[in-house]
Amino acid sequence: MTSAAPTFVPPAAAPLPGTPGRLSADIGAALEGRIRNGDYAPGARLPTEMGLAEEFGVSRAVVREAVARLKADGLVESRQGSGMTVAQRPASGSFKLPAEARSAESLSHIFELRALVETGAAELAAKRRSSAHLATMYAALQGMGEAVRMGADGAEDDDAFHQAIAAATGNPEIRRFIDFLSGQFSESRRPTWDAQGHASGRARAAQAEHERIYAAIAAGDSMAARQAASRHLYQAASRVGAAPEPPIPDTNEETNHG
Amino acid sequence: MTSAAPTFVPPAAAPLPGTPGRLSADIGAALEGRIRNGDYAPGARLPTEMGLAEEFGVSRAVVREAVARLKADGLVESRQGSGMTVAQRPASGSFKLPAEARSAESLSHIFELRALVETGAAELAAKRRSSAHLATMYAALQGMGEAVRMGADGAEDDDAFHQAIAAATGNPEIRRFIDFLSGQFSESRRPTWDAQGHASGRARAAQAEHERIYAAIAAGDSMAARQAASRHLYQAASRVGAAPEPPIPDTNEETNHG
DNA sequence: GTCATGAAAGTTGTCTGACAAATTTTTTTG
DNA sequence: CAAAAAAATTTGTCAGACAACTTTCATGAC
Repeated sequence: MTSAAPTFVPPAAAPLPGTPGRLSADIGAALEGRIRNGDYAPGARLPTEMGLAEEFGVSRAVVREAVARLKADGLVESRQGSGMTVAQRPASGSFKLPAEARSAESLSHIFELRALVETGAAELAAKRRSSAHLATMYAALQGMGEAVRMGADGAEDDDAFHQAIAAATGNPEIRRFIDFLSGQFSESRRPTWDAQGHASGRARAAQAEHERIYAAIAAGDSMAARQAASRHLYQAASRVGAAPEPPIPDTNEETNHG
Repeated sequence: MTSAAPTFVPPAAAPLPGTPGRLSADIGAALEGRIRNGDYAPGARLPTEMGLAEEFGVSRAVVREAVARLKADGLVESRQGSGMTVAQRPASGSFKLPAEARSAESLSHIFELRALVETGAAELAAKRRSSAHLATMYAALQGMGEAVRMGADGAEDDDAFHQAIAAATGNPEIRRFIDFLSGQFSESRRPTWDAQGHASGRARAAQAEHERIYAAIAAGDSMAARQAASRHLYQAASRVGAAPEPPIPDTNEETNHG
């Protein structure tokens, strides 16, 4: 193997054309592709670092850096002395949303997932809310009301309100996931609002929806809380231009519950 | 600074006692702690790689490897020539569930999140299911029925059934998230079932619940699908010993919707 | 022939030094 | 004072080496 007689240099792996922006990133993507494609089966041994370095035509440091990302993502494990192996359950460690190429369709999908979780959270919050949670929600509600009167958007209190609902579920995983999802929108929502000028009738409408959610949770009416949250979130989606197909899921419709 | 006259070697950072298992992992954890603690504010510049290497008493390669993980996690960004900066929005890139120390309480929280998403998915699936999705669900249903008759658990078809529902939402993000969540249980659920001996009455009960979900989705009755899915998931939670507080959310209760 | 023992090879983890590429800062020049 | 050029920084990559650990294989004892 070490007989690196450069006779003809087999084009095993092209030098990765395109943007040579980040060498280790490219190689990491290539390896991830092989793993997800099944080229490297779960539990199987990967080639050695030196082997990969030779194959890709880079130094061992680059390979190590690329593999470091895969290890962080839980796709690859390594033990000193032994080798590197593909994790038994690849891509199970963390959930990621498409960071780039956020098409309007993709955005609406993410928003729908958020609506799904937050409506359920509102239902749970109505069942389990404590007085402390209610106080936090009420404070955020008043903050938003004041912001509307002063012409601001009150985005900060809006976040606080939704986070208080999430916390009122008593389920830290639900709370963390809602935090995670709402964080995905903080770049796209604010500019839209600001571009619309200062808080207009939209903000007042949103405020009315917030008050309806709060009233339902305070009253312990879980179904009303779900309905109010659903209406609010789908309207928020349309405000940001990411409305899914059904504007409002008609929870009230007179279907036969047979 | 470069006057490294080793007069007394300030104990700026202890040599990281305890398990010296993975040097880069320890340093990565230390840096992550500083970022999450606010020592390094979002948007601020980190010390240079050489500076960190000197501070921790390791080589630059180790620092680079530690930082590589932070970059993969989206906590740190770096540009060649400039420096490394703390990401504006740390810890927003991926959602993780507690991998270790899965207490029964934590497990029930995760299960509740899953129930929340899957009930919503069932509702959406009832509204949007295509004939192809229904066929996939039906095949999985029949596979599970056969498994029950043969005394197996049919866990594979069970996964397929739930994944078909997730796919029928037409929302790839919802499908991916359900896949992610169900993957978190594949280690804990199977042993429990197997430990109970071969498929017993529990399997038959689960099968009846599956059939009810399928019927509701096929009929396009979104509320019935939600209810059936909710019942199934909370029963599944109790089967695995992770039942949240309310056994079944009484969607039917005669609350005052006024 | 089988099993324990130990040497040897292979592999990841870390160190050191160096250069390339890109950015930032400083200096020079008009 | 402004613009251009040079110098200093800093990350990205390369190369070689050694340490720590694991696996494999050869050796020898029974």
